[in-house]
Parts: sequence; C-alpha cells; structure tokens
Amino acid sequence: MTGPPAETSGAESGCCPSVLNAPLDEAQAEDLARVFAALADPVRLRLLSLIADAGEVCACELLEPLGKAQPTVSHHTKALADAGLIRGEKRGRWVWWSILPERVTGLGDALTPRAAARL
Amino acid sequence: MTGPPAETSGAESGCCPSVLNAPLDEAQAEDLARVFAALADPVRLRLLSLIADAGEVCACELLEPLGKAQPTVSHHTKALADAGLIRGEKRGRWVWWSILPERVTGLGDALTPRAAARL
DNA sequence: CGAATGTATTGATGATTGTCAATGCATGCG
DNA sequence: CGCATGCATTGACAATCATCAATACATTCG
Repeated sequence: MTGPPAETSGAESGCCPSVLNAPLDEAQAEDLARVFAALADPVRLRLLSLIADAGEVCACELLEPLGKAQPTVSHHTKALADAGLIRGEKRGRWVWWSILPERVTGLGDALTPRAAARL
Repeated sequence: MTGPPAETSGAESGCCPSVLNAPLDEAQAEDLARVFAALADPVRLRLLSLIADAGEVCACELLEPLGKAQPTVSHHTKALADAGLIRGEKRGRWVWWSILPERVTGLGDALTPRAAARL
C-alpha cells in the first residue's frame, strides 16, 4: 500500500502540540510518540536524510548506502510513510520516495518553545 | 547517577547534524536515534511536558499525573536524563527535575532544513 | 502469454523495552 | 541511634521491534 497517509491521525485537534508549553494529554503524547518512534532508529534516520538529500529516490538506490536487505529497507520506508514523514510514488516498476517537509518541520516545532504562538 | 551527560557523544563534529541537509553517517544517526528514542514513549513525552510546564518538579509530584508506579517513573526520568533532555538536582530527600532547553530545541533544529546555514 | 524485475508481505528469531514488585540506599526526623 | 520517607536498582515478564530468508504481488518486456 505504501499508504498515502491521509492520517493526520486525528490528533490535529489544535495544530501542533508542543512538548514544551503545556502538559500533553495522553492522546497527543501517543501520537507524538508514534512519530518520534519512527525517528528512533539509525537506519530510518539515514534513510530520511538520504531521501531529503536526493529530493526523490528510487527505492532500489537505497539498499546499498544503507547496507540492509531489501525487505528491511521496505520495512523502514513503510514505517516512515506510516508516520507521515515520507511518501512513495509508484512509477512503472519503481517506487520513488520523497519527504513530506511540513510534517518533519512540524515535528521540529513540537520541540520549540514558541510553538504556542501557533500560526 | 542521573548522569550529567557531558556526553556530546563525540558526534558533535559539526554542531547540529540535520536530518534534512546531508546524509547522516552512521555515528550521527545512532546518536540522534538515541535521543529520539527517548521521546518515542508517551509517558516520557508527558513527563517532559510536565517538567517543562512546571519549570522544576519534585519527582514525587510526577507519579500521580502520570499514573505510573514509582520505579517506572524513575526509569523514565533516567532515560530522559541519559538523553540529556532533563537533569535532576537532589535537594534533601527530593530530586527536582528540570529541562535542558538547549538540548531539546537543538533536537528541533535537526528537523529544520535551514540547519545547514550553521554559522 | 511467460519470463524477468522491483517492491511488499509473511514468518521466524534474537534483542530491546515498558512495566511493576521487591529491595537497596540515602536523607531527614524524633 | 532507629524509623520513616523519597528515589534508584534489580529481577522478571510480556510486548514490541529490527532483521533477514522465503514468498507473493505487480509491472514491464519479449
């Protein structure tokens, strides 16, 4: 599926919950934790940075720099896609991965104190 | 120990490795992943936000809002402290926890594209 | 159609982790 | 000094996860 997220998991009930301003409720915390968990793996971080660096990468070009087997890389791309951080577009036989920058930087905002000034 | 990090684990070889600019090497990725892993748990995120909100909190005040047993909370504070995100100061019988804001916002910078303009 | 190829899914396995009860350690109080 | 209290550590257990081999699915090409 490489599921086009479409999620916005339902915790968007405010925009960007910031960790630093007000206590998070359990739902917000679980949502945020899910996304941070997607970044809590060195392979996925390198995967993300490779995609960001290239702008768009065919999955086949990721195996070698990561040094992992194909199912492993597929597993990680799925994890990042489920977190809404990347998306894959199937073109012919290949899947091209690209970053969803708003989601990534939005995560960064959750770690920024001024995130309360929400706009 | 609540180990005063002092780490800067050796990957500070540049300042703030950004996920979005250049491909991370394995060491940087592992370092970053370690910190993100500290945030990849809803209890720890709420813990962090509780501490940030209060400025400084006695550990004894964290048990109830988190709804977790004391060893569990201690486990999580240690995880956050090991990641360099909070620090604990023992005063008398109590430990007062506070945020290390530079580390937290520094993490946010790793998710911001303009982090390359490192000057 | 059939073979080849790129990617996803399944299943299995070893490692890590969140949780709590029990216990240990330190500090303050009577 | 001895007891109470706040926090950390240990040990155990269930759950989750990263990894890969095997396999399935889909698309292109001949």
